[in-house]
Amino acid sequence: MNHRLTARGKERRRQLMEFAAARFAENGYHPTSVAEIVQGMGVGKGVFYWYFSSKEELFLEILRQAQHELRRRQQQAIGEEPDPLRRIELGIRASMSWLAENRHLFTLFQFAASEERFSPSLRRGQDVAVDDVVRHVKEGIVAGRIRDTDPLVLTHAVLGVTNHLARNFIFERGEPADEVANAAVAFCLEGLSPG
Amino acid sequence: MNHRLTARGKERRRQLMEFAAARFAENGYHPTSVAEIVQGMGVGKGVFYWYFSSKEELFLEILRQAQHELRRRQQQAIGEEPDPLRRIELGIRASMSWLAENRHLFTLFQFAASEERFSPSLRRGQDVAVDDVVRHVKEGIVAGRIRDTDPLVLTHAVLGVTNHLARNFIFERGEPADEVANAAVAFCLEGLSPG
DNA sequence: GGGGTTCTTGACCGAGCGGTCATGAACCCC
DNA sequence: GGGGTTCATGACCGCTCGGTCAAGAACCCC
Repeated sequence: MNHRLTARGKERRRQLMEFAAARFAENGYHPTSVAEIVQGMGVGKGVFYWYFSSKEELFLEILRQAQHELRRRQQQAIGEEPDPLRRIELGIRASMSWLAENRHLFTLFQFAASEERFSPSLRRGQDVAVDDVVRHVKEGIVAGRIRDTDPLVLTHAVLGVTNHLARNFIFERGEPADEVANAAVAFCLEGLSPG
Repeated sequence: MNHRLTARGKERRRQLMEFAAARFAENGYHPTSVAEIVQGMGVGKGVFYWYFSSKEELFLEILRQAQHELRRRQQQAIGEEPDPLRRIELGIRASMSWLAENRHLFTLFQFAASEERFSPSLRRGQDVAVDDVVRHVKEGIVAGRIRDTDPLVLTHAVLGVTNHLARNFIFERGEPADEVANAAVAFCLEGLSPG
């Protein structure tokens, strides 16, 4: 748990997290036992408790890291873009492509949101990403390019569209991420209204 | 399980479902044991297995009924309204107020979506509601009142906005359902764009 | 009030869980 | 090659879980 890890150790830990995340997403967190994880990795049980102090801690770690990666990807995509509306668009596109590549982690987000044990941790991470978007929205409002309403509301609306479309069209229908991203961007900009 | 139930029996069954739904939402489905449910109701374990053949069946039944209620509420709100855009709006408002009164059931929807055992059943119910909205959207497109894009995409975008705003503003911030509904409707109509 | 049906009890079961630990292998630096 | 650290084993523990069942209470209709 609180050990100094060698390069070998860190790699082992990473593999455990990756494998466990896949099992959790496929089978559910509770139905997936520690025994199942270590058997799947072909190691003894002690290995698990060498790297993690509990099953719960492992899950929280997976969550934390996934949120971190997603945010990095967003920031990387946005770069130095000056236009706030375009920043929002780039964020949506980055999220879509990350979600397409990591659908199993999205499932874990969903599970975490449904269990009080994990939802606070999820919230904390998501608030960071929300703040990013809120900043762009505020800028857009000041520039008169975005409707003058509560920026937090607009931000969550954008997130809602992005996540829901990702789930229904990328995950369940296997549509390409960039097409779904196009649709999400269009909806966020204009809603249902024609031109 | 497959018994003829008297009025008394049906009431008992209803109470069990209600109590279990509350516990599932608060504690999670897996962490809530059958023993905990029957103790909370002050009855013996046999009662549970008289009314339900398994914990899983109970959960599916709760899910089914919740989806049924939500849909009924939507259809009731829409009534005979002729304007398709207005029908969509009324649907959003009805969903918001139902969600505000049944946030625990929304939590169960979320959990169900995260576990493969339950998500098919959830999907089936949601597809019905989706079809309703798709019909309104198509009408709106024909009338030239809605952007001419894949109606299914537009529908899911509307659902995404509604659910996400409900969760973040009604559940987590306790804002009044009708105000959140206003925001959702506005976003769905115009998106981010000003006027 | 007899007899069939509906409902209730709670001790009990086998299985599986998360987590521990004594023991030792592998590795690394001197 | 000795000695400290890191990593690995898997039998084992206490416990709780979902589910069963023999027994009987409550209810209902004739």
